[in-house]
Parts: sequence; C-alpha cells; structure tokens
Amino acid sequence: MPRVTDAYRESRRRQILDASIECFAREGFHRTSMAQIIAEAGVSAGTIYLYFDSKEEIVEAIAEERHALESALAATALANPDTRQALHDLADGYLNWLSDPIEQKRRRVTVQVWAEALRSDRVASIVRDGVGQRQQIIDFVRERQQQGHLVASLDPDSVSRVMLSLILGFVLQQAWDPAIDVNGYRSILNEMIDRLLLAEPSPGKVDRVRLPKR
Amino acid sequence: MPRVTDAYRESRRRQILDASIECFAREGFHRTSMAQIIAEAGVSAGTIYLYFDSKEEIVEAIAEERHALESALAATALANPDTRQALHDLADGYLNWLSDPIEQKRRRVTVQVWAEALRSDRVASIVRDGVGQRQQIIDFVRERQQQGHLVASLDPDSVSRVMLSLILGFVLQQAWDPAIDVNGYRSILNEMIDRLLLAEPSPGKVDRVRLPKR
Amino acid sequence: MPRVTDAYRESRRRQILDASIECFAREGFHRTSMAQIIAEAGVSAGTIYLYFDSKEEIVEAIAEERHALESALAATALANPDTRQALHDLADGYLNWLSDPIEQKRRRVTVQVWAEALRSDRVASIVRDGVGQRQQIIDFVRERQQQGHLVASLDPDSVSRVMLSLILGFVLQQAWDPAIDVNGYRSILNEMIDRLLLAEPSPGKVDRVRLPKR
Amino acid sequence: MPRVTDAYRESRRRQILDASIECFAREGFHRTSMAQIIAEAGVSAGTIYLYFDSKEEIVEAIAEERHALESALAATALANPDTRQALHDLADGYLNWLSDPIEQKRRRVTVQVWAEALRSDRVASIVRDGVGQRQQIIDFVRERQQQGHLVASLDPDSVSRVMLSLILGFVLQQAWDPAIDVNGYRSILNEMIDRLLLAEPSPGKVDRVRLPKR
DNA sequence: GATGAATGAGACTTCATTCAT
DNA sequence: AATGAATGAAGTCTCATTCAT
Repeated sequence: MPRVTDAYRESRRRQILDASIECFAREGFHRTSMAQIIAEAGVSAGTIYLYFDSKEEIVEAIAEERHALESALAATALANPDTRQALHDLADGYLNWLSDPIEQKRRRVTVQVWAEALRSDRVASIVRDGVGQRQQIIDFVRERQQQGHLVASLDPDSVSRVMLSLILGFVLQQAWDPAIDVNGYRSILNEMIDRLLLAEPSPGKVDRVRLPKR
Repeated sequence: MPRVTDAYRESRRRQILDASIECFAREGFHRTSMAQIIAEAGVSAGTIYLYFDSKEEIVEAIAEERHALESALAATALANPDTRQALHDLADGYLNWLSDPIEQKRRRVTVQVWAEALRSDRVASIVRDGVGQRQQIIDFVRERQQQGHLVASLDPDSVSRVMLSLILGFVLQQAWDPAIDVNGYRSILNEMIDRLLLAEPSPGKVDRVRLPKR
Repeated sequence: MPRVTDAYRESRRRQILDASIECFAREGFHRTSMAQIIAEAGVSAGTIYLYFDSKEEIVEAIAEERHALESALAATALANPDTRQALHDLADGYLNWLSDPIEQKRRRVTVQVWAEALRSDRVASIVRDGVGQRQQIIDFVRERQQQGHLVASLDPDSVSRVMLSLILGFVLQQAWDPAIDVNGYRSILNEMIDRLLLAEPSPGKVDRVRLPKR
Repeated sequence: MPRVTDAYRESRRRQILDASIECFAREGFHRTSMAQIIAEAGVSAGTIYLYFDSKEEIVEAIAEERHALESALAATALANPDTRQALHDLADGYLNWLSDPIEQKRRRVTVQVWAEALRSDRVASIVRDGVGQRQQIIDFVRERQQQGHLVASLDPDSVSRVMLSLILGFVLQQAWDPAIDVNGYRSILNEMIDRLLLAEPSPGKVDRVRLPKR
C-alpha cells in the first residue's frame, strides 16, 4: 500500500496512540506490553515500529500531545484582557476539561508521565517545560501586575508554582478518586483568585476583598 | 530467641528497604531489577524473599512507610490548639521536610507510588487513604470552624483537597526541578492560610488580616 | 521491446549488486539488512525482488561474479606458453589485482563467501569449483610437466592446493591487515616458483627432483 | 545450587561452548539461534547468560580458545633447537591436528571467525594477533637466520605471511572439501622448507642464497 | 515495471522467583 | 537463616518478503 496520504498516516498514528493510551491508562506503561498495544490497535508489530521507534517514543509522543493541548488551553484562557475572567477561565477550563470521562482516562496516563519524567530525560524536558505552561502564567502575572490588575507584591514565579500545584494536585486526586467534588474545588479556587491575586480594582471597590456572602 | 533477633530482622529489613529506595529513586520501580536491589543492599536474592514476598510488596512497604511518616507529621502540626499556628506548621513542616536532600530522594519514590496507585489496588488504598492525611485535615477544619477559628462557609472536604494539592503539587514540581524556590512558595501558602481560611478572630484582632507588607 | 530494455535491466541489476557489495563489505551479509541495501542502491524493496528472488540469491550472484573474474584472470595468465612467465603472471596478476583498493573492498565480501560456503550448498558449489580455478592449475601443471617445464615428481593436485593456499591466505591476511607487504610476499612466491616448481631448463639436471637427503 | 566449584563452572562453560561450536559448525553463527544452542547444550536460556553476556561473546570466547591452542602448538614446535625439525613439526603438527574429524568440525567455526573478524573489532584483534602466531614465526625466523640455519636473505615478515597462508589456505580448502589429500600437501610443504628456507648446513652453502635471477 | 506499507514469525535478552545446598 | 545458580516465560524489536496500488 505504497504512497500513502498524510491524512492516512496521521490516522494510523492516531490509532496506535489511542490504543496505547487505552492500555497505559488501564495497566501503566511498564505493565503494558507491546503485544497488548498491538492487539488493542489491531495492527501488526511491525507496523507500530513504522510509526514509532520504540515503546519509549510512544510515551514521549503522548506526553508531548498532552502538553500541547494544555498549552493551548492556558493560552486561550490567559489571552482574555479581563484579568479576573482570564484566571477564572483558566481554572474552569481545566476543571471542565477534567470532567470529561474520556479525558479522565487520558489523565491517568499523564500521572504516569509525571513519574516517568524522573527517569527519562526526554520526558523530563517535556514535563518540566510543558506540563504547567508555567512560563505563560509567569508572563501573564507579570504583565497584569504592571497593569495593576494583580497584586503587585506577589512573586510571579511562586504564583505560577502555586497555580500549577492546584492543577496538578487536582489531577492526581481525581485520578485516585474520580468522585472528587469538582464544584467545591472550583469555588475555593475562584475565591483564591479573587481574594488573593486580584488587586483592588479602584478605590471604593472593596467588596471583592470583603468576601460579602460569608 | 530474645529481642536481639527481632532487632536483627528489623535492621535487615531496613537495609533492603533503603537499598530499594535508593534504586527506585534512581531508576524507577520498573526499571529497577531485583538484581540491582540485591547489589545495592549487599544481600542475596534468597534473603530478600525471606523479608518480602515479592518486589511488589517492597513497593507497598515503602508506600506505607511514607504514609505513616506523613500522617505523623500532619497529626503533630494539627494538634496545635492555635489554629493559625497549626496550619502554618503544617505547611512549614512539609516544606522543611522536603528541603532535606535525603528526603528529596525519597520523594522521587513517592511520585512513582502515586502513579503506581493507578495500577495496583493495594498501593491505591495506601495512597488514597494515606497520602494526604486528608481525613485529619477534614476533621481539623470542621472542628476549628465550629470553634470559629476558620471561615465557616468553606467546605471542609474541598479545603482538604486544596491543601493536599498544594503539597502534592510542590512535591511534584520539586522532584522535577530541585531548584524550586521554597520560600516564595511558602509565603504564598501562608498568605492563603491567613487571608482565605482564618476567620476574622474578633473585633480587635485585625493585624492578621491586614497583611502588612503588601 | 528492444535491446534498450535489456541494457536497462542489466544496469539496474548492477546497481543492486554494487550496493550489496558495498554493504556486505562494510557489515557482512548477515548484519546487512535488505533495508540497507535498498537505501544504498536507491531502489525500492519491491524492485530488488524483481531482480533477485532473495537476499541469498544476491550473495550467490556476487560469488559467481567473483569466480568468473578470477577464472578469467587465471586462464589468461596460464595460457602463456612460457611456463615460468605464466606462473609469475598468475602470482603477479593476483597480487596486483588485490592491490586495487576497490578490489580490496570486494575481497572482504569474498572472505565472507568462503565462510558462507560452509552453510549453503549453492555457495559451496560455486566456491569449491570456483574460487581456485583449481582445475585450470591442475591441467596446467600436468601439461607443463609433460612438456618437461615443471618438475615431474610433483603431484599436480597438491601443487594446485598449495598455489591456491598462497592466494587464499594472502587475501585473508590482506583483508585483516591491508598494510601487508605485497612485494615481500611476491618475491617469496616467485622464488618458490623458480626453485621448487620449474624443472632445470637444461638437459640432464635431475637433482631438483631428487631432493637430496638433507 | 549456590557456591559452586570452579571445576563445575568450567564444565558448564565447556558444555555451552561445545554446544555452540556444534551449532556454529553446522549452521554458522548467524543462522544459529540462541534457542538452538540452548537445546544443544541442554541448559536454560537464562543459564547461558550466566556464563556469557551475549551471543557475540560466545563467538569471541571460541575465537580466543582456538587462538590459544594454535599458539601453543606453534610454540611447542618452534621451540625445537633443530631448525629443520622445528619447521617440519610445525607443518606436521597443523596437518595432523587438522586430520582429526572433531577438530575439522571446529575448524569450520574458525573459518567463520575469519569472516567475522571483518565485522567485529573484538574478533579482529583476536584473529589478527592470534590466528597465525605470526610473531612467533617471525621471531623464530630471525633467530635461526642469525644462527645460520635459515637462508638469511629472506624477509622474516614475508616468510611468516607465506607460512601462515599455507596453513590458512589448507584449513579453508579442507573445510570445503574434507577429502583433500593431506599427505600430498604435506610433502610439498616439507620440500619447501628444505629447499627454500633452510640454509646449506655444510661449508659451501652459497648457491642457495644466490638465487640466480633465472 | 515500480513502490513502500504492511506483515508476523522469530531473534536476543532479561528478570522475578525458587530451592538444593 | 542464607545463598546464588538456575529457570523459562515474556519482553522488545527486526527483517525478509509480499502485494495492492
């Protein structure tokens, strides 16, 4: 079947990647044998190696894909000129995304990627730079601080760390216990944004700090 | 046979466990072979199986040990009747603990345990119940809310989730990048505690809310 | 379809053969994959199989080609009516031929063919009959003995064996160490021819046959 | 079966080596699978890897062993103070050795080692230095030339090359055709030694050196 | 004729665990 | 209790060859 279209190749790659994610989510990388992926994908052993050089590379491809998706999600949310909305969208975006059952399955693979990052330099570089889109957040914080929308005294780097933790920690806990209460988590997140990060908008607009409904 | 034998057994077990942690931190569970543990521990293959039934069981033993230590740490901090101090101690306790290089190495194993929890029911039950000492936090929050020390409107379960995330997320990020700025992270954590969780003490105790240096 | 097609086919075949020799000389038959030949030849997998039925058959084709060349070389040299010159030409012919760097590369394949002959009946028959042009030498020796030009007491078969050894051995040693001293080797060869094989040109000189009782 | 004697280990190693030689002689290295060696040796897959790190290493071990044996054979023969006897013993030693059917089987492996030397640096160094004990011959020739026992005009290096060729070539030809006439070959060899290499023992030994330019 | 993606048997090697000593 | 040689199933990956296009 020579001379294959790019679309065909891409769909074949997808097929292998999806099968791998399925297996990895179920059994973990290391407990998943190539034979299982082969069976799940419905392709031959040889074919997989036409698309990926090794099992390791499949893991890396998945890690990169996750990273790209998350980066895009963060970029979209943070582009909003309304600082408060941007941050809420970021939180909501993640939490909603994570509510999708299919996505939850994929998330189980992400958690394994995190552990794998401690072992593989390749994965480490993807995770370190990638998982958090931390630089995006740092830039966002710095910029909005200059515009007076975010509390200026906060260290942008540390803020990004904390925000990342809140996302990573949620992903972990949800992976362990899918019944986790998303809405409860969300409301604390939003409150944190409003009460800790947002600068007093203008003199006289104190209510956001006062947390009225308490 | 008197105590001596028990002590001996215990030291032997320790030796195997330490060697395993060393190897796991370096290479990950699955990339670590029993042969490596054997070499690191300086014992024979047969001997290991006198102390553990399987490689899996070593992982579980390590997971349990980590959990016990963390539980104790949380219990100690949260026992403090001064609510604010209790929470700051909890945060500080973790962050200081994690500053210890030896502990950091062990933490690398913890991250892998988290991933392993998705695969093994045994590990899952240890992690789920254990990692966070979540119940301790929930109970603490509920109790201190009743005493009027913590903001009553917050859902204890969600608070515990958020606090856990902040710890888990830090551990992860530090594992990926040991150069992470601990103090910056700590100060945001403490501010969160003060500004978000603590109830207005009573008229006259304003200084805690004012956060002077902003 | 006229000649053109045959010429084309032949050039295509050559291309594959040359690529194979290149690869085989570098890596050996068994370490060379069809994929490498394909890359080196710049043709597709399918195309190769239009010219050769199997990888094995490529080896056989190369073996046959080498044999034909050597046979021709021997035939040319041995056709010389001057017996002494014929033998010197045979030695010189081989040694000069082997001095060519391109030929040395091809020789590396020959050495592998020799080993392969122990495995494959097809290759064995090519090598056995071929490598030495032994029959040519035997016939030559017998004929020139009858003409009184070569020492009559020598067994033609054994002479052919020895001569072959001197060629095979040189090829081997040169393959292992291209810096081998060709001229030194050549002069001993020529001396052997003169002193051992050639009959005393003049009448009545029997002593060389008698091999004094030393 | 812990704590095993050296003799036991050695016999186990022998068993694997012998089985490998058997298989390699029959099918060649590359056509011989580990499974075949395992079956022939009657040990498990794992056991083989307790004694050798790889299939490659088995080949190297065999190559080294052959080399050691040949070295010893050459050393023994060449130690004889009677120069003529030494050389005849060297030739006879090899030829007799090669007459042994078991040894002939092993020789088939040697031929493959020669080809393998073109591919593997490890094997190459064993073969280059080893196969011929060339240095031994060179030293022998030089020494006996100084003692006036060998024709002084011959280049020791080239002599060693020629002698090696006569051995290598015989091995090759015998591997291809076990029916080769050993005695015929031997007598030409001995004649060469007597007529070409040995210096005239008695006074008046000029003519052999003069080698008229016929 | 030419292509090259697909195949799948089979290659080498590893490794957790056992058990005779 | 301790040892460590032995096991053999299972793992990842390769590769000669085919055949639909």
